[in-house]
Amino acid sequence: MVTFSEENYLKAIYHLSNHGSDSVSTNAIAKRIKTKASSVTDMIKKLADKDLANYKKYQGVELTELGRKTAVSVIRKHRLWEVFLVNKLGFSWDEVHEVAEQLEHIRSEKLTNQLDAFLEFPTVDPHGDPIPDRDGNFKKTEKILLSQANPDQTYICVGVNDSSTSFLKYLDKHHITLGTQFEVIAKESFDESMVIGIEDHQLTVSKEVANNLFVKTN
Amino acid sequence: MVTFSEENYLKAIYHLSNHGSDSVSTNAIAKRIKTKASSVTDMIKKLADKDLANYKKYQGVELTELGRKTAVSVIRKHRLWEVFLVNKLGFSWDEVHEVAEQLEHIRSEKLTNQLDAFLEFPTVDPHGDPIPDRDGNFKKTEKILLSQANPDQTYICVGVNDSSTSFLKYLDKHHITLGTQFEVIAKESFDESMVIGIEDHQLTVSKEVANNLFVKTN
DNA sequence: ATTAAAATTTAGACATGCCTAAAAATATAT
DNA sequence: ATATATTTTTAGGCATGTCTAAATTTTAAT
Repeated sequence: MVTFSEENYLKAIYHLSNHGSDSVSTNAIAKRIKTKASSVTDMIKKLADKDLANYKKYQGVELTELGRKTAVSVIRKHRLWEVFLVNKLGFSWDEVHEVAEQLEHIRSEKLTNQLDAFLEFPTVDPHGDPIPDRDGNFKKTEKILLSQANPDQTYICVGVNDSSTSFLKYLDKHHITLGTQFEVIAKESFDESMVIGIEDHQLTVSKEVANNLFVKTN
Repeated sequence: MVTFSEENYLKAIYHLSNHGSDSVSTNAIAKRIKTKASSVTDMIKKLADKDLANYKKYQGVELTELGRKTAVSVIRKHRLWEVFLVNKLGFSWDEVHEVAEQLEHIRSEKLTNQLDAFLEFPTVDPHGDPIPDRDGNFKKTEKILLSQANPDQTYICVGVNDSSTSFLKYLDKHHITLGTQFEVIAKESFDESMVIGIEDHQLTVSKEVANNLFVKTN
């Protein structure tokens, strides 16, 4: 039996370790989970006891295959619920995260798989992140950061990096949402701001914005 | 902040106290929650500290208005999720309870109310129990036990008393489900069994069954 | 009205998951 | 290479929610 808290740690380690392959530091986890390093050490030991992670003192943690699978399952649930909230219940982009954080811990294989079917097997969530299928297989995203995009090309917005409420509100204000098309017009090398053309108007975005918005080529 | 565990106790007390009006004994709660009496005593004190219940040593507990409201809110969520699971995800009658026990604790007013709207404001759950609206108001059920029903009258099945898996499976086997219409043909006073007519055939049900099936007059 | 039985509460323990403060190990700088 | 800073771990404590065993109160019986 994996507890809610353990699931949260597994998820954090997964995200910090580049899909579960690399080793992750105690401090990195503490920062992400907003907890203290000593608490992380405690939990890491429990994960190791349950064969969810490999741990050598002072050397960081690595997920085991079991830990990776468990993390992916939680991520699958999180993203499916996000799709449900947005597509079926009319939640907006910036409201889903907190609720999905709760729903991702509901334990029922049948629930997860029926929900998946009900949503018609979505492959990406409302932030553009891929949803693992029931076997844990991801479709790799070809998304890049807007800051990496080339001038004179057309892109589609597929997600955000930082999903803080303030950033999502910024996007809403400028009518940028999942699926919005735009063209990169120019990149200012001085401050790394970018000019993009959306529909009939132009918009200048700062490097902070460009580093937080994922796009894919059309 | 009310914890999951506290919510479970509030729900139990609510059900045992005839909608929150009467006082409930420690043992009754322990039996329902499948925990020990000493644990119940501990929890009751916490509920009293939070003004969710009134408690006098050795005299049982009573919900406060706040406690009653909180319990009703949990029950509302439980029953809405049951409707969702059956109507949208194709769960059967006997599979929903365990999952709904988890989902009822998800904290989001918006989620609950949007789900309610998505389900088109259902007034009863798949077991025939009424669903409180967002203000906590119930529509009183006029359901009675089959054992109380009169011969030569037509009834509709609206719920079950005992929702154990074995009983629900029995009903499935005999094609009795929510909304099934039938006529009471006879009641045998010797063993209190009843003969009912469903569609084109007759079925004899024992007193145990008749005491577990809720019906309403057509 | 006593006594026996049942219900309830208290006392003390344990697991989980978090914390602070101090110690130990590792990394960095000169 | 040695001192300093940073990271990580340990030690000990706290809240939640559970338990067992013992003490207390209430209820039922004679």
